[in-house]
Amino acid sequence: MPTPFQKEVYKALQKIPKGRVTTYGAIASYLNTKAIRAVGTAVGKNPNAPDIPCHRVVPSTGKVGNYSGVGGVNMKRTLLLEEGVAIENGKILHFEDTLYLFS
DNA sequence: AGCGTGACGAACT
DNA sequence: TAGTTCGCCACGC
Repeated sequence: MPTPFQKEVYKALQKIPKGRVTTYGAIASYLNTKAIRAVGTAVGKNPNAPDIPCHRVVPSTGKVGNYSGVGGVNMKRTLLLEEGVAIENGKILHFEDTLYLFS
């Protein structure tokens, strides 16, 4: 049973186009909140939903971040690579170019 | 109502 | 440059 907050987060995640990624900060800004922790918590709590491309969310540091799904960050990396996101040694290449901001 | 936890971020040492 | 600390808000106990 997702909370309203998580619902907003998930909705935002589904807006991310294929081959692009977004940051927790961008989501927080989109939701008009400063609690990046809350966003990360919300996303991390329901990684089981296949309808949510949670693997397209990365920290602002340009690294892959974390992943609670099966396979962990390794799977996350693979998924992003399959979508056309270049990753090297756990960090995203051309991060600013790959980054997607909500309109 | 209070405390601890968390897929983060920025500042500090 | 790397490691540590504090802060942010939502959620469960």
